Amino acid sequence: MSFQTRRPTIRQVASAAGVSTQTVSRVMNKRPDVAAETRQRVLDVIDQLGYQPSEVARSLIHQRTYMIGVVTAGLKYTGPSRTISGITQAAEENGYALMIKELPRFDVHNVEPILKEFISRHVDGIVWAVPEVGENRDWVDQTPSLRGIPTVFLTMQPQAHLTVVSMDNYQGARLAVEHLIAQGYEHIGHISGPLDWWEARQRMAAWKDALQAHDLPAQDCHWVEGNWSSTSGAQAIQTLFNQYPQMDAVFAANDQMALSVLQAAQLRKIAVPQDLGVVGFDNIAESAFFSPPLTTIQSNQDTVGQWAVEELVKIILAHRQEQQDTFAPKTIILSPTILIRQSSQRIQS
Amino acid sequence: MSFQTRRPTIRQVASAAGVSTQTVSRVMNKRPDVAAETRQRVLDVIDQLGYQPSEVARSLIHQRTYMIGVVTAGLKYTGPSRTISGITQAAEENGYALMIKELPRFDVHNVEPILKEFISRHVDGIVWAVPEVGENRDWVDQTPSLRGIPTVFLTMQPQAHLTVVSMDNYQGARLAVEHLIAQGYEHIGHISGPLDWWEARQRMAAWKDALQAHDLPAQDCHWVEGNWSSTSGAQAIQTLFNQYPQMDAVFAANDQMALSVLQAAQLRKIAVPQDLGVVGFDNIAESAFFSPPLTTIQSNQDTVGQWAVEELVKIILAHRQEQQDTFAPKTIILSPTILIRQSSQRIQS
DNA sequence: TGCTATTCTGTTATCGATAACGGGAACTAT
DNA sequence: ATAGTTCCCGTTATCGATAACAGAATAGCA
Repeated sequence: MSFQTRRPTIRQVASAAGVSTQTVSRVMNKRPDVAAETRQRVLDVIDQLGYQPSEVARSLIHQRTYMIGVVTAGLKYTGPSRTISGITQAAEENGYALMIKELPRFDVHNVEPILKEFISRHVDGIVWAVPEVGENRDWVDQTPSLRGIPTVFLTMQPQAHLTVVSMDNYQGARLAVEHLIAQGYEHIGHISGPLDWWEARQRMAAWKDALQAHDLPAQDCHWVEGNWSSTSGAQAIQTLFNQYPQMDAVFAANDQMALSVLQAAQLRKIAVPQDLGVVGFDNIAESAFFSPPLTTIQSNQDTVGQWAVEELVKIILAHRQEQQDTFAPKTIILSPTILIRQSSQRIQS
Repeated sequence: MSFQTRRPTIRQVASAAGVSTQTVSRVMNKRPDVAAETRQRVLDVIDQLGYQPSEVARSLIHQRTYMIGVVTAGLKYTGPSRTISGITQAAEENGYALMIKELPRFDVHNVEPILKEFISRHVDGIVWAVPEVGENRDWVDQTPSLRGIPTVFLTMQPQAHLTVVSMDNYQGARLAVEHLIAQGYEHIGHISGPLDWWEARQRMAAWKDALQAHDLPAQDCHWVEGNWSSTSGAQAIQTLFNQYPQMDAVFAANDQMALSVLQAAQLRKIAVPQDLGVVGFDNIAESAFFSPPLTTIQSNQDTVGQWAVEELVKIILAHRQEQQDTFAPKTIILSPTILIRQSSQRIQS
């Protein structure tokens, strides 16, 4: 393995088989206009030399790379990595390779370098898998750099002129709170995610709306803003206990923060679910093993990634056939489901 | 944005600026042999047209892509995604793009298609980030397909002729068990990972060795095999409680399984850490918020990814300069550290 | 037999960029 | 005044593959 010959090219195959490069090309592309005997001879040489056509050269002449550019952030968190997992699956199934860029933070404004790289690498399409945080979507309307490369955005406020795929955060949160209400809880506090996140705002809005729809209190002292981490959840629940003493349930905007609620309850000897109902969001793998097991919202991040790629591939194909019209931007919203576990089940059903 | 002109090529820039393509190329590559005036004229046109050289074409002529192929598996788990995160960072810093493939399972034998894709895409190097499981490394010695592409393997039994980067699983597990012993626990059970995993075997071996070094019991009925999941951990701890009644501590091979131990202890009203010490492995983000907070081993998976890329880049450079000799295969082992939290602290220090 | 179809294969140009070389103009040296 | 430099820029070939065209060989038919 230490001594390597350069990989064989179509030319070497051609001369070894005593044919032109064009004939080898025809064989590789399984075209019918090659005599059976010639084809076999070429195939033998290909096999013997281990010839592998260069996708780089093909990309150049075909003006397409079968490569999708993916932008993500926070891969060390469960959500983004599950999304990427869905993306890799769908890309594989559709015959596309992936080029992945991870932003150092969620809230990055200057995306020019990344777009330029994608453009110069000639990706066929882009999946923008960074959730909407703060102003990190402003570039979309200011940057013409995309040069018409098909793009799908994940997890953001739908916009008519963009293709967006997202999970229904509002609906999920609504399910969570309605469930608590159905269980007879009447003083339901909320630990939100950071409110510069679109998802956090959606979940929070659903909490407020659900309570108001049932004439239950939803005032400013009934919720606290966290930052998704268990640490922030621990602080938040302290604050909530203090400023909302009647509270008998908590809807936390993710499972990590819900975990802190469970821990705090245990320290204060508050019985869950009898004296405090708890619901989380995301269904991280561990949440079924919390004490007690956590009721949560299953958000299927991987499915979001899959749909994004499926849709992107359709757009790419339509784009190649100049059928942009038939593929107008579209918003795809996936519905989450609720997983009812012990932490919220006060009523035996 | 709906109407797009094809991206400008060097030829268009050249004719717009009234020079040859070669001159444009010289400007792009900041070569000195261009008159200041000409250079400026070309730069203006480049700016105006938004010209962006095609990396595809460059790759073809330079015979290098500045692209690293990464193979991973189980991205939805914390470990692999943290590794990828480290890889993306280091690749970015070194000016390399990443092409990522995710295997559908950990134990995949037939890697030919993936290698072929990498070869045809002409990646400059490969990071094999799939942990060693079962026979999933056998192909290495049987497949000549790599054609001398620089490759770094992560998380596997070191082999003299391969470059391997790994965390020291044995050392980490040893730290865990020695810590329990220092805390005065004397009947330390073990929930291992699946033993077709190299990492699981390493951690288990360290458990056994540590106990034996201190003349403590380490028999077959003192450990149970899990499969990393909390579910398997729950079953395992049941079995252990039954077959090892004197057990006063558990070393679980990862945090997810340790979580189940905490849960089981709570259900049985066994006090942690007084009556049962618990140590996990991996330091997942949630483990600091378990009840009680979990002592665990910090394994720095992202650092493993970073080192892999750093090393790979060096190999690639040496390879280009025909200096293979100076860059013999090397094994890099990173040391984990122990994070002592409440679940194992019987002695107040 | 001669002429058109059909089948198969080779030649040339091309994708977008760059290396290698060539050559003109201005300038210096002998 | 002629040769040698230096500076600047253009021409040609090339990377590896394929599309478009062309042409040779065989077959088919009157």
